[in-house]
Amino acid sequence: MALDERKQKILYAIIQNYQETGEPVGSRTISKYLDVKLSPATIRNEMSDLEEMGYIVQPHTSAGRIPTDKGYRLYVDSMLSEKKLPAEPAADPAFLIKRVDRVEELLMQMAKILAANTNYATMITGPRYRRTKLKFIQLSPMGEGKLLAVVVSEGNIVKNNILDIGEDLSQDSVLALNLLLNSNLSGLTIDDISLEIISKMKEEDGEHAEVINKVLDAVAESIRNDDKIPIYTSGAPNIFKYPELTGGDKASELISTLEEKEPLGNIVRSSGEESEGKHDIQVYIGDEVPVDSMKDCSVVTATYELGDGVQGKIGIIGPKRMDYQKVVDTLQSTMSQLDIIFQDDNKE
Amino acid sequence: MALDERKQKILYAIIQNYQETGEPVGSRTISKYLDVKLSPATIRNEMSDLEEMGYIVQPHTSAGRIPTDKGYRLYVDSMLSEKKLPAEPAADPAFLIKRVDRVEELLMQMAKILAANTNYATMITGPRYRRTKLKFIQLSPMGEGKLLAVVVSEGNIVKNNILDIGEDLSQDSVLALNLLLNSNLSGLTIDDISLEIISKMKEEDGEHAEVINKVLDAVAESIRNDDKIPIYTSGAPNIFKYPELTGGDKASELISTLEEKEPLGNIVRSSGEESEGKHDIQVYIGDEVPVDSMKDCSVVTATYELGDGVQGKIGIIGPKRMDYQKVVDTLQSTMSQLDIIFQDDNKE
DNA sequence: GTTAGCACTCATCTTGTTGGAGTGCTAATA
DNA sequence: TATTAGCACTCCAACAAGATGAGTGCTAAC
Repeated sequence: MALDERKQKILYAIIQNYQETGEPVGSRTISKYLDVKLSPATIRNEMSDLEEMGYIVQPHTSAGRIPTDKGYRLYVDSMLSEKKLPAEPAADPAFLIKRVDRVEELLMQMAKILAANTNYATMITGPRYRRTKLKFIQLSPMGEGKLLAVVVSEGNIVKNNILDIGEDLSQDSVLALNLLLNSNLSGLTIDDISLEIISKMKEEDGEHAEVINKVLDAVAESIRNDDKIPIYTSGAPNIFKYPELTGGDKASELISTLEEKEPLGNIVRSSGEESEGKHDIQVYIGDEVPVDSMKDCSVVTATYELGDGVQGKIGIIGPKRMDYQKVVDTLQSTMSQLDIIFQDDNKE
Repeated sequence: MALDERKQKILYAIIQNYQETGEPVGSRTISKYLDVKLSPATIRNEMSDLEEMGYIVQPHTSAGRIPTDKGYRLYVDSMLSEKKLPAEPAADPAFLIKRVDRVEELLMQMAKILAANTNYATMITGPRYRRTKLKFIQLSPMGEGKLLAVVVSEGNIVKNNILDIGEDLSQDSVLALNLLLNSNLSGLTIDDISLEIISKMKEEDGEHAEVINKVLDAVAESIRNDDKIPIYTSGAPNIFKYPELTGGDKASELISTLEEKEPLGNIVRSSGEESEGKHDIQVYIGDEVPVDSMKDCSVVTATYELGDGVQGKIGIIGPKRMDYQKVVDTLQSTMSQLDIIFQDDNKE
C-alpha cells in the first residue's frame, strides 16, 4: 500500500495533535483539524490503512490513535530533510549569557537555559579533547613537601595537581625542573611522550627522577582523561510535565538515570564518531535511544565544537511526542550562539 | 497532664512503627509491640491523652495515629541527649574512599555514599573559607596576550584565572611581577590588601600597573567567593521510596528544589553561625525546615571541618518519619572519617 | 487502673451501571 | 470509484452502591 500525500497529511496531523494534548486522537478531531474538508468516516478509512502500515496504533479498541516509533521516524526524517536555512542566531532575549571564565560553567548555564526554553530535560558533555598537545607545565613549591603542578594544554585547558614529593625542593631546583620539563615536553601529545624522552630527561637531571615521574603521571592524567568526560544535566524535573513519563516507577527511573549520568554516556558514544554535518543533529526515537530507562523518550543531540577538533554533545531529552521542530530549531540556534562565543573567545 | 514514662514509651513505639511502615499505627499493633503487656483498650486511652497533648494525630477518624512534629521533636531531643560515645569510626566496608585530589570530588563522593547508605537524599556544601590568607600567586605567560594567574590560598585551595592583558610580556617581566606580587601580598587576607600596598606595588613597577590591577581582581575573586558556596546533592531519587513525599506535585517540587540547589542555602545559613559541638548535629523537623518545598521533610545537618576554621555542611533530607537514630549515627561516623582523612591530608 | 465488649466511623475495595468517545461496517450518494 | 451518513458495537472512565475491615470511643465489669 502506498503512502500518498493525503495519508501523510493525516499522519502529521495526528502527530501534531498528539503532541499538544497527549491524548489519543480520533477521526472527528482530525476532520476538523485538516484544511481539506473530509468526513470523519473517510479519515477513519485512511487511519485504518495507516495502522495497517504500522505508523499509528490504538492503545485499545475504541480509542483514538497514537503515532508509533515508525510514524515519528517518518515525520522527523521528512522534517529534517526540508533543510531550512540554519535559523539565523536570532537575538534571543533569553540568551544573555554572562561571560564566564570556565567553559564548563558556560555549558552548564547553557543546559539550564535550554531546559527552561524547551521544557524538556537536557544533558551536556564537557568538551572532549583528543590528541591534545601539552602547552606548558608550571611547577611551584607549596611547602610541606608538596609541589603544585599546573598543566596547561592546547585550548587553554588548565589542570591543577598537588604532588606529594616528600621533600621541599629549593627554589632553584624547581626552576631548573620547570625548564627541563618544558623544553622537553611542550608541544607533545600523550602519545609523543616516549620512554626515550623520559629517560633523556632523567639523565639530564638524575637527582629528581622521582619527582619527574610524579609530574609525568600528573601530565598523563591531565591530558588523557577523555574516557571520563563529565556529563551535566539540567531540567530533570521537566519530565513531570509529561504523564506518559511519570506513570508507575518511570519517573523514579528516569530521574535516577539523569542523576547518575553514566548511562547517558551511551548516547554520547553511539553518535560519537561520525560527526559530519555542521552541528550533526541526531534524533533518537523511543527504542532507538541507547539507554534502557529511556525507551519511552526521544533524544535529540547536537555537537558543539571549540575549534581544533575539541568537541562535545548537547542533548535534549523529552517524551516521544516532543516538539521535534522546536527542539531542532532551538538546538541549531544555540549551537550557532556557542560557535560565536567560542570564536570570540579564540579571537581575543 | 503529665507525660509519664508509659506514655512516652507508647509515643516512641508509635514513632518507630510509623517509621517502618509509613501507615498510621493502631492500638492493637502497639499492644503487641510493647514489652509490657497492656491491652489495646489501655493503649487507646493513653493514645487519646497523647493526642490531646499534641504529640500524635489521626489522619481521619477510625485510622491509627501518626506522630506530629512535636512528637518527633520530643523523640529526637531525648535521643540526642542520650549522648552516646561518638560511635567509633567503625571499619565500614562501604567506606573505601579512593584518595582523590580535589576536596570537592571527595565531598561529592561522600554525598553519594551517604545517600546510598541511608536511602535518603543528601546535600553537601563545598568548604567555606573565611578570612583566608593568600599563600602565593604564580603568573605564567600563555601567549596571545594572555596571562595565567594561579592563586593559591590557605588550605591549598588553587584557583586559575586566565587574564587578558592585550600584550605579551617578556619572560623577565613576568618573573619580576611574580616576585613583586608575592613579596607584597603573601600571607595577607582580602581585608589586609590596602590601597597603600597596591600603590606601593605600582610605584615599584609603574610599567605594569594595568596588569597588577587585573591580577588583583583575580585574587579578590579567588579569595572572596564565600557568598556563593557551591552545593552538591545526591540521591534525590530516593524520595520516591516514601509515598508521603511523592503524592501530587510534591515529587516534582522536591526534585526541583534539589536540582536548583539555591533554596538549600537557607539550611546552611540558618544553622551556619553557631557551630559549637564537635560536629554540631542539628535536626530540622517538618515546618522547622527553612525551605518552603520541604515542609513534609526532615533535615539533619552536620558540620565538617578542614582545619583553620574552614568548614562546610552535610545534610540528610528525608521524610519526617526518617530513621533519626541511624541518620545521626551515620552522620557522626562519617564526620569522624572525614576528620581522619583531612587530618592525614594535613599531616603529610 | 485495667480490660472486655460493643456500637460506630470512615477509608478502601469490589462490583455494577452508565455515558460517551471512537471505531468498523454497510449502504447510500456524487 | 471515492466519499459520506448511519448504526451497531466496544471498551474505557467515571460514578454509585454495597461490603469489608481496621480502628476508635465509650461503658461497664473486673
